[in-house]
Amino acid sequence: MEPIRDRILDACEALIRRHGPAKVSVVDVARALGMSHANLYRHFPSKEALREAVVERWLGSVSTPLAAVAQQPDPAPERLAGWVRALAAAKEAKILAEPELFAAYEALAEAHRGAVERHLAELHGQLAHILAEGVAEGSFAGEAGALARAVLAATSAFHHPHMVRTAGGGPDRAAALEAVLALLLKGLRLP
Amino acid sequence: MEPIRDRILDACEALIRRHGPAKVSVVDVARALGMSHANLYRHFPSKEALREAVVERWLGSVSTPLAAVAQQPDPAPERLAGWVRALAAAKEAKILAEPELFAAYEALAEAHRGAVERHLAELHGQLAHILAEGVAEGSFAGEAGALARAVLAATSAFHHPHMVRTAGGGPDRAAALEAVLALLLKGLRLP
DNA sequence: CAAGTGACAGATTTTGAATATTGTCATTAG
DNA sequence: CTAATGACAATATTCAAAATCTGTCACTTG
Repeated sequence: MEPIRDRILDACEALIRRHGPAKVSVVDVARALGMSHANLYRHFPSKEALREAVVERWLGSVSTPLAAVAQQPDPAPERLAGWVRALAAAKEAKILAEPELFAAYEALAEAHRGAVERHLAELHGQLAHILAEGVAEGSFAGEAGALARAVLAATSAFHHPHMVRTAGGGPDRAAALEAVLALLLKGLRLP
Repeated sequence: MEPIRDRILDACEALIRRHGPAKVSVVDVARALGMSHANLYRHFPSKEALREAVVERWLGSVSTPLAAVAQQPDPAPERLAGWVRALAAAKEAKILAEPELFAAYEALAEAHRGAVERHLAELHGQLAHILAEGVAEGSFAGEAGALARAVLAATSAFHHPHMVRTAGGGPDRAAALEAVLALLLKGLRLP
């Protein structure tokens, strides 16, 4: 039997999937689990905390698979390109497949920056790891942490939730990402 | 006497400034001008068309001054950096001056993708002009149009309304723009 | 005592009838 | 013929009353 906390998150996520984030009340989640809503407050201090936990788990499903990409044995330049492509593809797929959950994430991101900041810090860490190895092996020039921030900023059009959602997919978009990646990879090489 | 079309736009913009875009009706605009609302429909086919015209004029106040920067006699690399800095500074200045008006325009712009597309096309044209001269004088390598799209995408964190508004200014932000610009300028040089 | 509950107060959301708005048109005024 | 208008139908928005929701607590249950 799954821990109660995870079963609550599962039920909440399923309801958000089906009815959209605005229509899901704590009472609904409790009813789906056959318990009183008061009991839910034994496991989460508030509705906001519950929703944030759902979002955090969902963000983890983006950043966790990326960690494997960041550890691959390729040379740093190819690894960096692969990592950015994987990040952009993951966000795009999530948004197209689960617009309701994504709306919940965006709404929470406005109110509570916490989950998002942790997610961004995780992404920055992975990217800095690739860049540090690139600097060590002589492919890149600069300070890995600063370069990671610059690469994240320069590719935000392809992974920032709001940008991905309003842009909508398409082949032009993939081509644009390749063009930006080509510029960045040339810019990262030693002078 | 200003043309009637401009006086209507002025009145509409003033009301949006004072009350926000959601609270401005066609009747309000007509009353501010001392005419019947029916007469407004002689000059604009719909309320949406009127609001789009307001947005378009506002976007023009960003892109028109930039045209001068794009024509300066500097070498292409410095001109490109100056142009991007000017674009980012213009957006940031507008948000600092009147954050709630900026939010109003962002909401309107989301609803009127057409006006935004034209604005982006104008910016793309200016940037492609700089890049084409850079290619001609041997500073840059590639096709100007494609490079312009890549540079716009890679700097969108610093000029896209939503990114500028949610990020909030600060010295870190200026440093981040410089880091991205440095990467891009190195990437644009001949291989 | 660990897990859970019903009842409750205060805040929020829904609902539907009253009001306002959009867009059209026949008509007026010059 | 042009600029403008009042009256109007259809749609959208407000607002207050009713319903629902969030979060707490004293209390049961095993």
